Amino acid sequence: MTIRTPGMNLTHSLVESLGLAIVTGDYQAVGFPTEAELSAQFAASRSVTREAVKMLTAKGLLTARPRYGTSVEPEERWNLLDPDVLRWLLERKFSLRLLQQFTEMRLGIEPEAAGLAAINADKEALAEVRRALGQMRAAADGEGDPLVADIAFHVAILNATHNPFYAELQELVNTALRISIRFTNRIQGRTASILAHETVLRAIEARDPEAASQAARAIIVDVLDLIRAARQTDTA
Amino acid sequence: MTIRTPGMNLTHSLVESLGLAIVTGDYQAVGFPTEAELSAQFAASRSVTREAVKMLTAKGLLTARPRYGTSVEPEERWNLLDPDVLRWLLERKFSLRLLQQFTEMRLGIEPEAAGLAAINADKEALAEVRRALGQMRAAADGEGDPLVADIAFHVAILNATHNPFYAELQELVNTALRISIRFTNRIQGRTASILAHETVLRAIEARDPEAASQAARAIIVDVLDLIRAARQTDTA
DNA sequence: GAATGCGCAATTATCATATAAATCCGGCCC
DNA sequence: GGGCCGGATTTATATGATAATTGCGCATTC
Repeated sequence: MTIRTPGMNLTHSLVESLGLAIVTGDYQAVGFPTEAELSAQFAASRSVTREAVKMLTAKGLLTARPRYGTSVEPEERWNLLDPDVLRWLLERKFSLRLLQQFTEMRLGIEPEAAGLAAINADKEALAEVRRALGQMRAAADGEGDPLVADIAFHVAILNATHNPFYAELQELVNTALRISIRFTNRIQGRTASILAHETVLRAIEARDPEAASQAARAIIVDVLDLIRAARQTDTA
Repeated sequence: MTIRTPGMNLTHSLVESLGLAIVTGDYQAVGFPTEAELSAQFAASRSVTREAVKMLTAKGLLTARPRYGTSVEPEERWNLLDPDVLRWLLERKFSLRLLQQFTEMRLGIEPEAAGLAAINADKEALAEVRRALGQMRAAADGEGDPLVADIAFHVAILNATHNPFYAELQELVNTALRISIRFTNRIQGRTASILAHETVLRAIEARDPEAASQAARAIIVDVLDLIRAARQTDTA
C-alpha cells in the first residue's frame, strides 16, 4: 500500500481508490462518507481528502454541499471520456454491454478518422502507421506483442488526422481494443486481420478518404457483430 | 465580482478564471505562478488555491511538482472533451480552424449516432426528436429560438442512441453548433434546413440506420464545406 | 391543524500556520 | 571531470480554528 511510486502521492492514491470504488458502484447515491470519515478511513489529513474529492468533482463523479455532505453524481454526469474515468470503468468487472458501447463509439470515430487521415496525413504520420503495420506482421511471426501492435496502428491513424479531438480519443480506442481483443481471443483463436488493416493503410496512402473509411469500418463492424452475437446467446 | 451565485464558491471561481486564462494561452509553459503568488493574486487562502489547481490538474491542464512549481501541460494532454475545457475553448477568440475541427468531429459522431438511434430509439426518445423538429418549424415562423431548437434536435438524437458515450458528446455538439450557427449566419442568412432534419427523423422512424446516417451526414458535410471554403478565402 | 418563520446543528468552505518531502542548484571532495 | 552533499525553494501533508450554508425540527400564528 505504501509503496513509494514516483508521481504517486497520497492524494493521487486516494483519487484512484475512490474513483474506482465510485465507478464500481460501491457507494450509493446518498450516504457517501463525510470528509472526517474519509480522512479517518484512509489515514489522511483533511487537506488531502478535500483535494482528492475536488479532483473527483472535476471529473463529474462527486458533488459536495455544506450540511448535505458529499454524494455520488448520477452516471449521466460522469465525464466518461476522461482517461481516468475510462480506465476505472475498464478495471471493473468485464461487461459485454459496456464493450458493445465502446465499440459502437469506435464505429463513429475510426472510419471518419481514417477518411480524415487520408486527407491530412503527412509523411511522419504515414510512416508511423506503416511502422505499426510492420509490427503487426512481425507479431504474427511471433516477434513482439500483437495487441500492442494492433493498438499502435489504430492510434497512429487517430494522430494522422491532425485533429486534436480525434487524437483525444486515443484513450478510448486503446481501452476498447484491449478488452475487445481479450474478448475476441476468448471466443476464437482469431488474430487481428492484417489484410484488413493493410487495406486501410493503402487507401490512406492513395489519398482516398472514402475507401479508407469503408475499410476501417469493416474492421469494426466485424468485431461488433461478434459482440452482438455473443450477447444474443448470453441473454437467450 | 462578489455576486452571490449559488454553487459558485471561491474555489470554483478560481478554477474558471485560471482555466480560461490557461486555455487562452495567457500563461507560458514555464513560469506559472507559485501557490503563494496565486493566493496573493486572487486574495484566497492556500487551501482554495491548491484545490483549484488540483481540479485543473484533474482536467489535464496543469501539473505540479515540489521545487519545480506548477506548470501548464502541453495542449495534447488537455482533456479537450471535458465540458469545462470545451466551454473555455469556446469562450476564447473565435477561430475558423477550431470550428472546422469541431465540425469534423461531429462528422464522426452524429451520422453514426443517427444510425444507432434508428436501431435503439424508444418511444420517448423518438417523441423528443419530433418535439425538437416541431420547435424548429415554430421558430421558422418566428416563435421561439431557432438555435435552441436546432441544438435540441441534434442532442435528442444523441440521447436516442441509448449509448452513454454518445450522450456524453452533447456538450461538444452543443458547443460546435452554437459557434457554427453564429458563423453560418454571418456568411449568409441561411437558416437550418428543416427539410434535411426531417429526412433524418423519417429515416429513424423507419428504422433505417443507413438512411438516417446518410441524412445526418449530409447536414454536417454541408456546414463543413462552408467552413472549408471560408478558410480557403481567408488564407488566400 | 396547517402554514410559516426561526434557530439549532451538521457539514463543507475558507483561512492560517506549521512541518515534511522532494528536488534543483551550487559547491566541495576525490 | 564527475559524483556526492547540503541548502534553499516549492509543493505535500497535517492540524486547528472560524465562516458560510442549509436541512430539519420546533414554536408560533392564524
